[in-house]
Amino acid sequence: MSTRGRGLHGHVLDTLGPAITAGEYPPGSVLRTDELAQHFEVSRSVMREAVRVLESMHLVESRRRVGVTVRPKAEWNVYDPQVIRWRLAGADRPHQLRSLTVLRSAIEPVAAGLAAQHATAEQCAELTECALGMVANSRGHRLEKYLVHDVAFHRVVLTASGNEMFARLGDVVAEVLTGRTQHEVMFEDPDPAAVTLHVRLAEAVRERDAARAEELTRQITVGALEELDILAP
Amino acid sequence: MSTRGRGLHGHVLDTLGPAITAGEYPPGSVLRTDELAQHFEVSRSVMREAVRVLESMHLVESRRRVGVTVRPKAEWNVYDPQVIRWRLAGADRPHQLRSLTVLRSAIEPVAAGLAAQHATAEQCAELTECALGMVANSRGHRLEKYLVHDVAFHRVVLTASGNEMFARLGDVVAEVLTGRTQHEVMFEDPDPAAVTLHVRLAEAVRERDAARAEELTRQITVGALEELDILAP
DNA sequence: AGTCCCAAAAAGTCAGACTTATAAGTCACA
DNA sequence: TGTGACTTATAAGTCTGACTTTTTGGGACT
Repeated sequence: MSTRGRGLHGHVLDTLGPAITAGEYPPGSVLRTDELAQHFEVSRSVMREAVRVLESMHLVESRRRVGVTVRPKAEWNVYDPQVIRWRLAGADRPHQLRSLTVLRSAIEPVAAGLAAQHATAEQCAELTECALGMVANSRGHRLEKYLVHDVAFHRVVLTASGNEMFARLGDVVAEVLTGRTQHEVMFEDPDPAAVTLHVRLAEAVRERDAARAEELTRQITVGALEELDILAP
Repeated sequence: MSTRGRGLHGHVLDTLGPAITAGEYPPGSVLRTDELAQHFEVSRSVMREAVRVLESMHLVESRRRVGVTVRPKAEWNVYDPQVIRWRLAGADRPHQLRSLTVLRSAIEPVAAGLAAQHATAEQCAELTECALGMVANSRGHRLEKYLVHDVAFHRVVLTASGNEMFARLGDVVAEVLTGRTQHEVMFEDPDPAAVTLHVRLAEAVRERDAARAEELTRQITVGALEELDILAP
C-alpha cells in the first residue's frame, strides 16, 4: 500500500517524507535539491517533482537562492492521508494516534446521528452484517478477523452519514483501528461491552434513532479514549 | 493568497485545479501532459510538476500509455486547504459550505470543551478580547470588523484545544465565516443571540467549565446550520 | 552607520533525446 | 470462432546540459 511504485519520485518520497515528519530534519533546516538528487541517485527533474509534492503538503517551502526549507510542524497538512501514514509509521506514532482518536471522538458520534437519518437499506444491512462479524470473532484470539469487520463497520457509518468530509475519514479510522490491534496493548480479546455497543448501534441506525445512535457512538469513542489514557478520571 | 506566484507550475494549478474541482473535466476524463503543456505554454517539466501536485491531492491519476485521468470526487483529498479553496471558489460552493458547516458542528464543540481545560491565561484573554470586539461591531453595518473578530475567536478556540488536528481547521473555519459574510445572506447585523453566545463561551473557557463551553459552542454551530437550512425542524 | 551595487548561489525553466510500461490490435493456431 | 502469443504504437517517465531569474549577503563608498 505505501510502497506503490509510482515511479522514482515516489521512492524518494517514501524515504524523505517519513524522515521529515519524524523530525529528522528540524523545522528551518535547509535542503538543496541538487544534493538530494545526488543522494538519492536520481535526476534533478525527479527530485524536483518530489519536492513539489512535499511542498503541496506544506512540509517544506522552496525559495530561490535559499533552498528547500522544512516548515514548522504547525503548518503541515496533517489531514493528508500520506502525512498521517508517515507519522503513524514513525517516532511520534503515539502522539498521532492520540490526536486522531480525539478527532474520532468528535466526528463519529455526529456521523452516526446523520447515518441514522440517511443510511440506505443496503447500508443498514451491511452494518448489521459487520456487527455480527464482530460478535462472531470476538472470542478466541481472532483479532485479525475482528478487525476487518470493525473497520468495515466504521467505514459504513462514516459513508452513510452522507457528508463527504466524514466519509473521507474512513481511511484514517482504519489506520487507527489497525494500528491499535497491531502495535498497542490488544493481545486479549476485545472488550465485550464494545462489541455490544456496535450491535446496538447497528440497531439504532436501522430504526432511524439518530439520538440513540449518536449516544452509543459517543460511548464507543469514550472507550477508545480510555484505552489511550486520554480521559480525565 | 491564492495567486501566490510560486512559479509557472503554480499558475497552471491556479487554472487547472479550479477546473477539475468544478467538474469541468468529469471523472474518468483523460488529459495528456503534452497537450496541457502546449495549452498553458509551459515546458513539459513544469507541467509534470503541476500534475504531480494534483496527483498528491488525489484529484488525478497518472498512468503510462493512458494519460492523466481525473479521479472520482469521492477519492479527492477534501481536507486539503487548496482543494477547499478551489471548491469554495467554484460551482459547488454551496455544497462545500454545507459539508464544512456540518464538520464544524462536530469539531468545534469538542474543541471548545478541550480549550476550557487547556487554554493558557493568554489565550483566555485573547478570547475575551475577540468577544468584546464582536460586541463592539455587532451593530451598525460593521460586518467587516465583526468578521475579523469572529474568525480570530474561533481560531483561538481551535488552537487552545491543544489538538493539532483541530488547530489546523482554523483556516477552514475562517474560509466558511468569510464566505458567509461575503456571499451569503448576511446583509443585516449579526444575530444578537450569537454574539451573546460567544461572550458566554469566552467566560466558560476562562472559568474552566468544559461542559458549558461545549454546550454553548453546540448552540453556536446549531445557529450556523440553521442559517444554511440544514437542520430538520 | 547607512546605502547602493555586485556577484554568487540555488531554484526555476526549457528543449531534446532516450527509456519503459502497457493498452490494444494482429495473427496464427486450435 | 475463440484464444493465446506476439507486435506495435503511445504516452508517461527519465536524464542531461544549458540557460534564466531571483535573492541575499557582503563589500565599497559615502
